[in-house]
Amino acid sequence: MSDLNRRQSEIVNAALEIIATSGVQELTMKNVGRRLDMTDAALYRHFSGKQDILLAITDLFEVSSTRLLERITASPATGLTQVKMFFLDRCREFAANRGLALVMFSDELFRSDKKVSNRFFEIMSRHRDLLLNAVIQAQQNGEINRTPPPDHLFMIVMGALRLLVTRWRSSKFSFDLDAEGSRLWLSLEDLLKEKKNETTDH
Amino acid sequence: MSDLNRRQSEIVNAALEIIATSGVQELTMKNVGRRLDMTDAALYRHFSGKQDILLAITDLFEVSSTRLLERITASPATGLTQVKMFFLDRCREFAANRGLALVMFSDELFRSDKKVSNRFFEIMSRHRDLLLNAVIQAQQNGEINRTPPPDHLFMIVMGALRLLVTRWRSSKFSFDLDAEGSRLWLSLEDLLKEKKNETTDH
DNA sequence: GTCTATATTTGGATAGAC
DNA sequence: GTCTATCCAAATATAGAC
Repeated sequence: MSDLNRRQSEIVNAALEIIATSGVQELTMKNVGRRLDMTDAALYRHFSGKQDILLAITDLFEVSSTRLLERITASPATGLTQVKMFFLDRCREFAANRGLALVMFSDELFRSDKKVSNRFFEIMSRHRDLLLNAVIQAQQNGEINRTPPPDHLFMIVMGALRLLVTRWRSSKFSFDLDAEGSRLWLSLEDLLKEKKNETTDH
Repeated sequence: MSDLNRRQSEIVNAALEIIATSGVQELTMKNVGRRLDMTDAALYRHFSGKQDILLAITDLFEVSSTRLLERITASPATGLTQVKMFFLDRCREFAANRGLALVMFSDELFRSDKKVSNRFFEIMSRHRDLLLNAVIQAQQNGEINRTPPPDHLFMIVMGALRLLVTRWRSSKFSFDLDAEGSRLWLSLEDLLKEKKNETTDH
């Protein structure tokens, strides 16, 4: 399922484009076919059905995710730098592949199919594990504020990333996600940093 | 459309429960009817159609939102306290009405219908305006960190709230959203606070 | 107000010609 | 590999009996 030929890739890309621009509701076999100037029936020569296309998308997402997570764990980076790598890399990846971005943040998409949704949540929980560990490490290093629980910091970082991506989509991809992501990260870093010699004069 | 009789309220509540627990995909006339032990056909005596039910939901959301925003602007609170009021109040409201929570954070739900989605975005932008102003005020007051752009702070606060709500749903509402929201707010407040006398010893 | 029956549309999928 | 034609299921919606 993981090795796609040329035509299969075209179909998957068409499906991703539809998800990105029109939403999951518009992902139908007829619409995918129309985007490639072919009939829906012809699609079944390349995929056994719609679920099969969704599984191929999940594969793409998994490959991209695994590659990133391995690059992070293999790098000498630790703690906050790992979180930063994750954040900026996702922005870069999403900017290059719009469909993938919306897939990662689509609650509805994979609810329909148990097989697909199980794999999807498995990938997401790998993300979560890595980031939570990185955050804990960063707190122990004293790189960032030690007060908040690690899962709160996780929610804050990922939540901001998600909202940025959502806004990017609803603006019809009108700004540079990579550049805006870098700016947002600077703000996050500024907030996360450990406060030194704090005074409470009011 | 805004004044619902008893039966209409039951129908809207059934619809909200379906959205909350099973997702938008499961919101069908048949499912709404089944939940109330009636046929789908009977629903048309109370609403002209599915879109009409969605509009009623939008109304509920609008009423709840307007009430909150007015309470905030009428209160003596300013800046950070306004943001806090918003954050905690939304958690309380969502805990009391699960369906509404998922409505507020459903990207897909209202994409289907132009009329509904326009009203929805209008409400959301009122939220955004109020919060952005409150954040700007808080920065001018020196209550919170002046460095990040206000819209970054907005994304961080709302993104965290959203992720909390999302997690609440996928846990099948297994924790106390109100209590967890209060804890999350403490973390946010801690991060947002202006850093005093900062040293850069490494 | 609710039911049964039905019309209509849409989306997923198959059969068979080319 | 792609097309046309067709089937099937599900969902919105209407008509008319009770």
